[in-house]
Order: sequence, then C-alpha cells, then structure tokens
Amino acid sequence: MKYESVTIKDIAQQLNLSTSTVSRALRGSYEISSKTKKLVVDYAKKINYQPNPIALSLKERRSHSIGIIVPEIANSFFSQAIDGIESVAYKHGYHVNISQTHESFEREMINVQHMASRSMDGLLVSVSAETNDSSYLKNLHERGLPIVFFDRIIDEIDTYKVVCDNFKGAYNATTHLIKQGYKNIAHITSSSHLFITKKRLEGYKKALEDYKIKFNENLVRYCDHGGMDIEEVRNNIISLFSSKNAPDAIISAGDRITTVMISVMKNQSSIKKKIAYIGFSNSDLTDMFSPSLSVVRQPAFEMGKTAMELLIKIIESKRPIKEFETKTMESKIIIKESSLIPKK
Amino acid sequence: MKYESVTIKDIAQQLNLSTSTVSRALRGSYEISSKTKKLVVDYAKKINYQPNPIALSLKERRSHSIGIIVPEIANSFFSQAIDGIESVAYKHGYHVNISQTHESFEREMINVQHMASRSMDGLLVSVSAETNDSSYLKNLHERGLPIVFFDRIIDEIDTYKVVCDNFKGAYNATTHLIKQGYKNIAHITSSSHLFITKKRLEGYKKALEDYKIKFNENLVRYCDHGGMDIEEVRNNIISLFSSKNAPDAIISAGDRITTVMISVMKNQSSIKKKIAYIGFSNSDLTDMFSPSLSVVRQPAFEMGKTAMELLIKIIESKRPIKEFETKTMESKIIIKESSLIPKK
DNA sequence: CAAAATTTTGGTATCGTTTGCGTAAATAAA
DNA sequence: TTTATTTACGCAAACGATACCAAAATTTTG
Repeated sequence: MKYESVTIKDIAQQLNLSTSTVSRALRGSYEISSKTKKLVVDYAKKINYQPNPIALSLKERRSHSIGIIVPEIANSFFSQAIDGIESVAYKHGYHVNISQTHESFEREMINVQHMASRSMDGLLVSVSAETNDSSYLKNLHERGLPIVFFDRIIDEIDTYKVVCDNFKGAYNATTHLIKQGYKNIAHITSSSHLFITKKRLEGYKKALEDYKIKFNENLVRYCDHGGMDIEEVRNNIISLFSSKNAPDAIISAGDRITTVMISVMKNQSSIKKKIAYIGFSNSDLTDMFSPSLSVVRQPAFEMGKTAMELLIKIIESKRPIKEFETKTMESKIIIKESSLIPKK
Repeated sequence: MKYESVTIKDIAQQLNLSTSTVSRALRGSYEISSKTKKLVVDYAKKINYQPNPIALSLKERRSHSIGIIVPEIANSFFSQAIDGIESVAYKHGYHVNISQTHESFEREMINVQHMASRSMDGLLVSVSAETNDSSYLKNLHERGLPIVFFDRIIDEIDTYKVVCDNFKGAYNATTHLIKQGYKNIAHITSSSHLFITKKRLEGYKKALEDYKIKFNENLVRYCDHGGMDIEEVRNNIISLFSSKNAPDAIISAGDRITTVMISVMKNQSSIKKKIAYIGFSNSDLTDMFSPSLSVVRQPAFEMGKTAMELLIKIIESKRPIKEFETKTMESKIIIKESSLIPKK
C-alpha cells in the first residue's frame, strides 16, 4: 500500500481545466482570471492539495533543502548548532537534513555524496576527526555546490567559515590553570588533522610561553577518532599518568573528549587525586558534575545561525561570490570547581 | 552557480546509444549485450555517474528515505534511538531524515506534513509532549503512509509500536525508593496526554499500593511542555516542596525533565537537603553527577533498531499488514548514590 | 459591426529515469 | 537462399510541476 497524494492533474480533471492553468492559478499568476483562480484555489484547499516537492526539485533543480554534516548529534555543541541552523532555515523556507559521520571519514564521504546527489541546495559541514583528505569536498565545491564550514573547518577550501576563537579559548583556559599554580598542564585533544586542533594547540603553547613554562611534547595527546574510541582516550590518559612527568592539570578539547576523559579518570584508581581540569564543552549538565566542570563554552547556537545565514547568502546570490570571510566568534570561559583547586 | 551532475543522457550521447539502452545496461537487464553493458558500465564509472534520486523518487513514487520525528535530538534517549534507527536503515539502503518538534504540537504537524509530502516511504514517530490530537497522524496513516511509533506512542493508531516497559520501570523505581524507607514519593512527569506518562503513573501507583502507601494526587506533577519550559518544572518543584506534605523522594520521567529537575533543585536553596531521587534517563553522564544519579534506562538503541525493522517490514510488504503488535522491551534500573541515602 | 488588441486558457516540452512495445539486425532453422 | 527466431536496441510515455508559445475568448477601438 502506498500513500497517494493529490496532484495538479486531479484538480485539472475535476475542474475541466488544463494543468498549466491550474498551476498558474495556484501560484497566482496575473494572467489567470480571478474567477478561475478562486475556483482552483478553493478546490485545492478543499482537497488539501500539496505540491509535490520531488517534482519541483526535479524541475527547478533545487530542493529548498540544505544538508548538515556533523560528527554526531549526541553532542551538545552540535545539537545546539543544529538548533541555530534550523531557526534560520525555517524562517527562510529551507528544510534541513541532518547526517552524522560518527567521526568516520568514510561515512562522511558517503553522506556528503548522498546529500549532493539529492539536490541539496547547499551543505553546512563540520568535518570528522578522521578527515585528512578534503579533496572530495573541494571537488564538489568547485563544481558549484555551496558549502559553509563551521567549527571543524577546512582551511584550504575557499568559502565562508564560522568558528569560535579557538586560539583564545585554549589560551585563556591554559592561563587560568597556570594562574592556579599548575605547571604540568597536559592537553588532550582531537585528531591532529583538524584545523581547530592546531589552533587550540597554538593557544595552549602561547600561554605556556607567555608564562615561561617549557612546552613538553609528551603532554599533548591526540585522539584520532575524536573521542569515539574510548580505548584510545583511556590509553592516552593512562600513559600520560604513568609517565615520569605526570600532569597536574589537563585541558581537553571538545565535548566528547572532555566527558570521556573525566569518566576514564573517575574509573582509573591508578590516577592520583586532585587533578585540575577544564575542557571545551557545551553541555548543560557540567554544573551537576562532581566536581562541577570548568569549561570553555562556544556560542554554538549563534554559530549555527551565522553559518546558515552565510549559506543562504551563497545559495541565493545571483552571481558567484568571490570574496569569502571567516567569522570568528567569542568563546567564554566558565570557571567552576574542577579547575579551582589552587596549588600552592 | 549550480551544481550539475552527470545524467544518463550524457552517457547515451557520448556513447551513441539511447537512454533506455543505457538505463537497462546500468541495471544489468538481460536484453542488453554484454559488450554494450560493459561499455556503458565502464564509462559510467569513469565519469562517476550517479543516478539522480530525485528523478527516481518521482518515477517510482518512493524515495528510499524514511523520516524520524522526535521531540529533540539533544536528548540521550532519542539520539541513541536515532543511532539504532540509522544502523538498520543504512544496511537496508534507506536514507534517514531527522526532524525535531521541540515538544511543540504545531512544529510536529508541520514536520510530519513535510515528510509526507516529500515522499518519505515511512515515518518513525515519537510524539511531542504537547500532542493531544493525533487525528492528522491517523489521517495520514489511513491514507497509506507507513508509520511506526516508538517510545511516545499513540495508542489509538493501529500500527507497529515499540516501547519499553514503562509500567515496570516506574514500578521498580518506586519500589526501590520505598525499600529505602521513603514514603512521600513524588512523581514529576511529562504531559498527561502521553501514553507513556499514563503507564509510568500506573506503575508508580501500583508500587505504592503494593506497599500500602496511600496515593496522594498532589505528589504527581505534570510538565505539559515535557521539560522544555524550565519555569514549568521549577514551579512544580517549588510548589511541591512548599506544600505541607513535602516529598522525601522523587521519581522523574524522561531525560530532560530529570536533568532540569536536578538543576532546579541544586539552585533552589529553599529545598531541604537529602532528597532521594531516581529518574528515567539514558545519559552517559549521570555517573559524574554529584550525587551520581540512579536511573531507569531504556534500551534506546535497540528500540530504534526494532522500530526501523518494523517500518521496513511495512514498507516492503506486498500486501497491507493487518495484524500489528507492540514490542515491549525491558528497561533497566541502575542504582547509584542519588537514591541510596537510606532513611531510617 | 468588423478588426485589432487584450485577456485568458490549452498544448507541449522539460527535468532524469524507467519500462512496455515495436522493430531492425543477427542468428538459427528450413 | 528463404523463413522463423532470437537478440539487441530505440521510441515514447510516464512520474508532477512549470513555462514558453500558440490558440481561443473576450474586450476595446475605429
């Protein structure tokens, strides 16, 4: 059994008109008499006519839909960003298609290709941690598919991008820990391919430098699967703490890595107590943690909004846009207990 | 500028064949010679031909896509269920469209209509807290749109449904609190329209009854916006605790309500300490709470999987299915600190 | 009142793909 | 070689909607 809906043909037949007349009447064309118009519109409403978007997409070669590619929706940052995207999209008559990569490059490629072939008018992309080859995206983009990157951007592709100030976020977080008296500050971060990983690392390094603390390569740990592989995080933590120069504080990157890290530390009795930590996170639950979690919070909703606005700008611009900019938004550092155990 | 992709026509032109031959060659029809077949297939691969799904949808009147309607994705239960749905969907070649209602009835109607008009082959629905009129869903369903409900089901619509044993979940949670010595157990729950709300309430009541505790209407509080309206939850909590017969324990329904409730209690100094509580939640973070949270956990991933399997069964069945069943899955009660402060 | 101008409507191609039907070419049987 | 069978392919319609162009129907003008 298949769901059947009313078509313009049904209306035409019923009213003894041609499909073209009906079509024009429905979109209020000036060349249709008001009698006919009324007749058609009333009847259409009566039988609850809904234009078939598939047929429209085929005809107009656009779908009034955009695609979102994110690592995962079960992540406060991304779900908040999606809410921001949707708020703008609905206002402008766009429908939104969400797809998750689960930090897998392969899944990402499949999803992006799928979106492209489904006549998405544009894509909002935050790449996966595994993505170190963006050529397929570049290809699609060069063939005219509008793309706006947010958060996990690809630096080499020339289009609009929306990020928060990752350098500053990491810098402030690190500085905060330093001021608490910590000197052995580890940085647990996402995969080294990611542009944001690099920026955050730079902020971290700069803070150390400004406070004359020697940078120690061994205190930086990458999670190439962005925290999806718990063992990877656990191994990083364990080796970090079993090394001679165990850290006394940690700054972590991203919602997932932060929470997985905390959970690993909680269950790892081998780890000495009183580690100070602060992480990038947009979760609403961090206040309920014990200790409550100090975080670097990104304006996720705003970032989503902005990204969607820029995408619409590209989609609806008459002539190809040549000059792109990267919008950088402020992150906020929120100090709670987890980083507030001053070390004398 | 618009993204253009290769069509069957391009191949036909290039190879001096008709579109029908190309089409048949690509889908391996027996009436095409193997030479031609190879020629076409090779060329198609070379220029990376991808059939246009829009055209296919129009022709076949199905999209190989299904729609998910959930209250929100920033909710562990639903995001886990979505993961389960996706895992089955991808395996069967279905694409998944997610949409959020944010617990709004109006948004839900818009989203469902949109999905239906976009030739979704079927819908997986968990209704919003505000939904107390399901006639539009019933209508669509009667017109042949395959629908499977999960979690927030509509009892009156005759189709497959997937739920967890809400009665038992609430019964066990309540019993657990009773055994800890609590007698004034409040129940903060979602909107009274929801079927699951009713079932959980029944479980709660039965537990009280079995342990000879008198049911007190005033200890049950409904959040008609499913926890999206924080003030609503706050008011419920405050009035609950300012009443003569203030509760000494709470059992809460659903991820959002549970976390909002905890957060409200945390920030409400007027509330006496040492309230025991346990909530329905699928969050992975509850262990990090202070106190760590006792929960009733639903097999969200499994529920999503099952729902998707049932939907596929409906979609792909040759003849209309007449006999539907409701799959009930076991919930699990996980005891942590929040409910473990025994009252003598 | 006829011719011209204007308004209103219908016919048809189109988007990309599949599919039933028809037919030329190739092969097999006579 | 002629006729009967296959085999291999092309034509055209269809899915639902739109848009250009032409054809009615109507109104205006001389």
